[in-house]
Amino acid sequence: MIQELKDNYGHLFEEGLLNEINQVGTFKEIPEGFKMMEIGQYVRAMPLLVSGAIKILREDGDGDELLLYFLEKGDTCAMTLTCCLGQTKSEIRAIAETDAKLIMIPIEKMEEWSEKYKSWRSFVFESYHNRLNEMLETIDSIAFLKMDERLLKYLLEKSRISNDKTIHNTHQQIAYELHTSRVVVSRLLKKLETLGKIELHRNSIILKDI
Amino acid sequence: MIQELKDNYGHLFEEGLLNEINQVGTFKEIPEGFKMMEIGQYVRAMPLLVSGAIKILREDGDGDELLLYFLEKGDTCAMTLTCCLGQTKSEIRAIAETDAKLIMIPIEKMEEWSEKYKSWRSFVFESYHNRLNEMLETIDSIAFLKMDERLLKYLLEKSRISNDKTIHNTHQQIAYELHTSRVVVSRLLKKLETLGKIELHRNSIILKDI
DNA sequence: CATTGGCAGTAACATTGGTTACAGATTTGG
DNA sequence: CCAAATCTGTAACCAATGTTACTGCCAATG
Repeated sequence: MIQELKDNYGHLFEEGLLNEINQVGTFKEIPEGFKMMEIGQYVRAMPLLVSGAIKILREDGDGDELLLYFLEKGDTCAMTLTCCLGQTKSEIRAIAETDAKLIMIPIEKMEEWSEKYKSWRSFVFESYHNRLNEMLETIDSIAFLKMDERLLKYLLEKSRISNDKTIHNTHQQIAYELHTSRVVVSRLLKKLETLGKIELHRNSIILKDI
Repeated sequence: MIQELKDNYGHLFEEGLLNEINQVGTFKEIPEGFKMMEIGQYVRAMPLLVSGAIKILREDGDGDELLLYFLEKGDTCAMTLTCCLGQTKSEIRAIAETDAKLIMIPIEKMEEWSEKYKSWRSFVFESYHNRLNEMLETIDSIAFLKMDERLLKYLLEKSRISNDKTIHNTHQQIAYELHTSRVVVSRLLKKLETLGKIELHRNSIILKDI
């Protein structure tokens, strides 16, 4: 494990902390689609993402979903942080967007390291900061953008995350994550294709000219 | 100052920390409508709210506003926290919703107290936690509710914050904060009045039967 | 290779919310 | 007290999005 830890967090954490993480952290590999966290569930450990991407989703009472943001390498789940500390239930769902590797930290260490290591405090604060900004981004999108702009933004983000010009998704899946209907997504995608921005295939969309 | 500090934070912070706050914090009273923070501005101090309410607003490039949430007594501004630590610009606007009193903490103390006082760490983490949850609430409203439900929720929140069944606002102001148009607000308010939920007057709305 | 199920395209329609325009009421300021 | 500004109500219309329904296409499977 020490190698992936060094590669991703070596520049962030001091030596002592890296050693502690190495000792108490457990390495974990999860496959694409794996549900890491469900709404209402309690959290027992804090994940440090070393590779891959995790999507964070919100759901209302009627089962309507909405994609909030993605976590990437070097990120941790701020929601989990607060859940750990407050012993509250998760407000969100987390699903592996790609295959991913992580290091799980037992929650008892959270408080201990916060006192002991400045770099840990900085990391935690920084994580919160990033997550709040991601949430603002999300709010901007929902509140200020039209569905076609949101869709395009979504496709670009998806492509960036997976480092692939081709997005492997059905229209229905996209509709869930944007909280709209399949028909609307099909309609707007067709318009984007007409504009030459994308190419549509069964189960996949290729980004062009962007 | 010591009295308002004790009343609001006495149960949260240990004695030593309270003393330090008392020494380095400066007391401040601000009137309703006072703009405490503008988008793009740098942050020099961290506010602890001891009375009143602050509204936090987001704006897009075209000047369209959106109310994110309110801060109340005992709260602090998590956005400010991250700005202090990261030395980044504010992403939001903060305006006093009512007359308010606060204690301003110089940002240098942030890191120092985070190391020294467990209760300070807890407070900061808790603040982040609360703010993330407020943001989730906001996202839920925008994403999952129709405008009439959002409007009603807004009125209730507004009433709760000011502890007053009467909301002193024009339809135009409400429209700004919900990011819609005056005509739409008037239309929906009229519907709510017909349903017997509110009573409309010039410059004010009275909540009934809720 | 025939059947089944999932996926995408499209039309027709309904609903929500945004826009424009104007009128009447009330307040404010000179 | 009069003129101007502000606030609200309302109608008519438009644009964006959501819904229903049906079609053909493709892929997997026995």
